[in-house]
Amino acid sequence: MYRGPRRGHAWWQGRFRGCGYRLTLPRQAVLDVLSRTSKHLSAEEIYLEVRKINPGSGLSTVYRTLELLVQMGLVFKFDFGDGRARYELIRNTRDKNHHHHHLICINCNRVIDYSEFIREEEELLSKTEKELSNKYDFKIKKHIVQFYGLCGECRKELED
Amino acid sequence: MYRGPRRGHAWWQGRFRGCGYRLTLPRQAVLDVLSRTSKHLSAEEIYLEVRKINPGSGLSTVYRTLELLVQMGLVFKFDFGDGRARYELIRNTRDKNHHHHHLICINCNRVIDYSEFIREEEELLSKTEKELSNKYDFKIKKHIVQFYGLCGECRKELED
DNA sequence: ATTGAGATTGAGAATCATTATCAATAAGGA
DNA sequence: TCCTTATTGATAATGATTCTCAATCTCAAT
Ligand SMILES: [Mn+2]
Ligand SMILES: [Mn+2]
Ligand SMILES: [Zn+2]
Ligand SMILES: [Zn+2]
Repeated sequence: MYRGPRRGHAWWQGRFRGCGYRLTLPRQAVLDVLSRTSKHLSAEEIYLEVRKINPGSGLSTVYRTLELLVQMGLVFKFDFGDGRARYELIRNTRDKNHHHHHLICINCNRVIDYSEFIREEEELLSKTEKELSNKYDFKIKKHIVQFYGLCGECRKELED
Repeated sequence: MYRGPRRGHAWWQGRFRGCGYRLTLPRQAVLDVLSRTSKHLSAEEIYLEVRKINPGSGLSTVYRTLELLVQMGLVFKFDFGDGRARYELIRNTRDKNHHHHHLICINCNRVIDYSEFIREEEELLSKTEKELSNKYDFKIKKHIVQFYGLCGECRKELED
């Protein structure tokens, strides 16, 4: 999966330069953390990991960097309803599982990625989008589909 | 549409009594406000309207009442991504347009209800839910589908 | 190498929606 | 009426995120 930071850094370097931004150490640290995990970390969680790489980094900069990365289209920002934003690196399009949605456990906040059945889902959504755009004169830019429920472990734990 | 507060009050009275709760003036005020609008008000907005009916009501009680109503299944709580929760009375199931989803303008925060194309949407969702539940041992309780984009007015306003 | 304009940073303060606290009040059954 | 409990409003507290600002860093032009 993960093939070390070099390749990533070169890639990111280019993206940053291209936008006139600098790929600084605090920014690299955020990208490294995100690239090494498949979890959906909060800013605070990212900050804690970042400090292991670059102890000087501040929380503000982590927030600023995440905002920048989202704006650059490198990172997705999600709201899973637990009061804090969560972030996920957008991996290469070639990557299977690239495009996915989420199952969110309302008990333990676990998040499960899934990419099955997405094709039909997207198909219907884009059809719906088209019809709605038309009928309500509304230009749809993005959609959110999320399933909330109980994961296996929590179900076991909760059924007495 | 709206046939005065009497009918509603009687109905709510029953629901409250049944749960061992009291239908007090501050609570009635919240219900009245919600029943008179088709907008998706925030707690603060509801509070401002409530004070016109019952000037003594406090913001805390509005929050508490809304929480109670959501928990009783009388009100939906939504997060449209603008940093504040929004609330909507769940109207009678007989009511057309009862079950609907939302288009949210990312510029002016306008919210458009729609109930067209919901049938197919729900059909696919429930099929997906079944397959996902199965594959990931995940019991889905609810789903969120939201479209974000630009409403007609904002598009006009923004295209220079 | 030096310099200067502008980008970036970290620490801490500020914001702002929501919750928690708590003493006062209201409800309503015995 | 009396007593137990639910409910309330004012206020403080919380917690994630954003803002402020002086210090530091980059890097292209000298
Ligand atoms: Mn994911
Ligand atoms: Mn609605
Ligand atoms: Zn769980
Ligand atoms: Zn708009």
